[in-house]
Amino acid sequence: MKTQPITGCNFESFYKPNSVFRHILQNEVQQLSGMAEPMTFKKGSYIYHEGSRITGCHFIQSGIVKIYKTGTDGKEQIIRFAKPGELIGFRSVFSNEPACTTAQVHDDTLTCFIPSEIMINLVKTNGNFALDLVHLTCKELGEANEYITDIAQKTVRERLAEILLQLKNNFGIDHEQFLQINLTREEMANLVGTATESVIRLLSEFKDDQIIELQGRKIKILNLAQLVKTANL
Amino acid sequence: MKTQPITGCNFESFYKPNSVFRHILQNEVQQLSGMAEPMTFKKGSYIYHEGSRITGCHFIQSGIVKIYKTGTDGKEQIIRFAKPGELIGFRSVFSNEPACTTAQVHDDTLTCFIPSEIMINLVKTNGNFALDLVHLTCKELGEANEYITDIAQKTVRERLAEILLQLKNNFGIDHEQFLQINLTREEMANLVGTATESVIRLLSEFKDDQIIELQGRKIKILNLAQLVKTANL
DNA sequence: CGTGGTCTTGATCAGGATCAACCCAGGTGG
DNA sequence: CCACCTGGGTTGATCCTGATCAAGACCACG
Repeated sequence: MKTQPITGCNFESFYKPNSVFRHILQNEVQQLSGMAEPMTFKKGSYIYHEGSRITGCHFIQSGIVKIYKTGTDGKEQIIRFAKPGELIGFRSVFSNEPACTTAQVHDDTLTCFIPSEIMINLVKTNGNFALDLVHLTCKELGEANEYITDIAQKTVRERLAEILLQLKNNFGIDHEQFLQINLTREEMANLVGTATESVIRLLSEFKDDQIIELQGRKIKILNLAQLVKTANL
Repeated sequence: MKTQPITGCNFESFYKPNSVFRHILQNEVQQLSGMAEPMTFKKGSYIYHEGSRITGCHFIQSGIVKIYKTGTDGKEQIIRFAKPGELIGFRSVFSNEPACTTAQVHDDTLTCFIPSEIMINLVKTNGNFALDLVHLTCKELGEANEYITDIAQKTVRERLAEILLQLKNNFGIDHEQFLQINLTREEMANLVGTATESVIRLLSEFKDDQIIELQGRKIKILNLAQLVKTANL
């Protein structure tokens, strides 16, 4: 006789204020608890690969996941870093296409895996959930359009400043005021859409201008106003 | 006593194979016909402006609409050209934010205007429609991510070639093989994300290389294979 | 210790942006 | 009817941002 797994998914996180799943009903959770399953991933491992068919979404419980595309020359373009409470992989599930991005674990991650059929069924039968999901995709679409404009029109300097602000907003700062997320210079470059050397040079310029402080990969924002001005929003 | 407008929206177009509205039910059309209204727009006029609140979506019946964002320095970044059968404005309706783009009429346009409440209600009550809408937004999201990668990593030459291919696929060619849509050089530049002069120079290079033929604004693709190669997909 | 990954700095190069003229066609109004 | 204007389109010259190449420095770790 098969025993229950000791821990299933933690459904409490589904009901947090900004969660896409906040309007899920009790009976739907029942259904979910039978089909959804917790999965753990080590830093550096892959949750899914660009071009592969995927069978469901992952709702991130803890950790950070890097979502990126690989350009024709093999260079990675980071689309975003996803954090707990965010849903990844849904784009491919609903557009019914192979994954258009790769999801790689940046910090050890725990997800709740939800099979495609469940997701699709939820959209069909729970209007409020459908609305929340449309809301989410539309918001991401707006951000993507914003980024297209930025990358097409702004200088690398402006974009780097903007990214630093975003990282602060999305991942917060620790007790010493350092950004919680730390990226390699190369990752910063792949997020900004520039060369590693350019990021290094600009970061040290920012440091010289007393806008930021650097301690290895850790970054502290010293002069927020100046950084905002540099970002030219 | 108020008379019926002579022509309401043409709902036949709602049921075409790739329409988001293809799963709308009979009774919902009844409801729609009371609330949706046909609107005509002249070339150059605006359907909505970036930053303004909008009260519904437009389902394009005929014409072409330019969707663009304005960068901090006032330069327009064209996101896409929308054609008959496409829905515009839904992003703002569902994300519940002001419009993040401007929609300007490129060729005289007829739309069917659908108020936000109707759209939201449809998502809530018609699961298949909700699914189609999510499908649509996810597809656009994938395209946006694709474009971010392109613009960050490819040369202007490659992007211009790619845009020409897209324009051919999306708007087709006329009996003389010219692209159906014709844009000013500046619009091409704002679509590719480069300067007008660069577009002009590259187009004449393409012409010298026998890849395309130019007749004013009209463009004919002579060597598709070479253009695909140039796009480096 | 050696070795591989990351970070840094300097030198050089090139893709494109910008600036400046000029052409051309199609209005418009005196 | 013509002078003028305006909005594209084109071409050439120049400049500059940022990519690329090359060489070390600085770890962290087996």
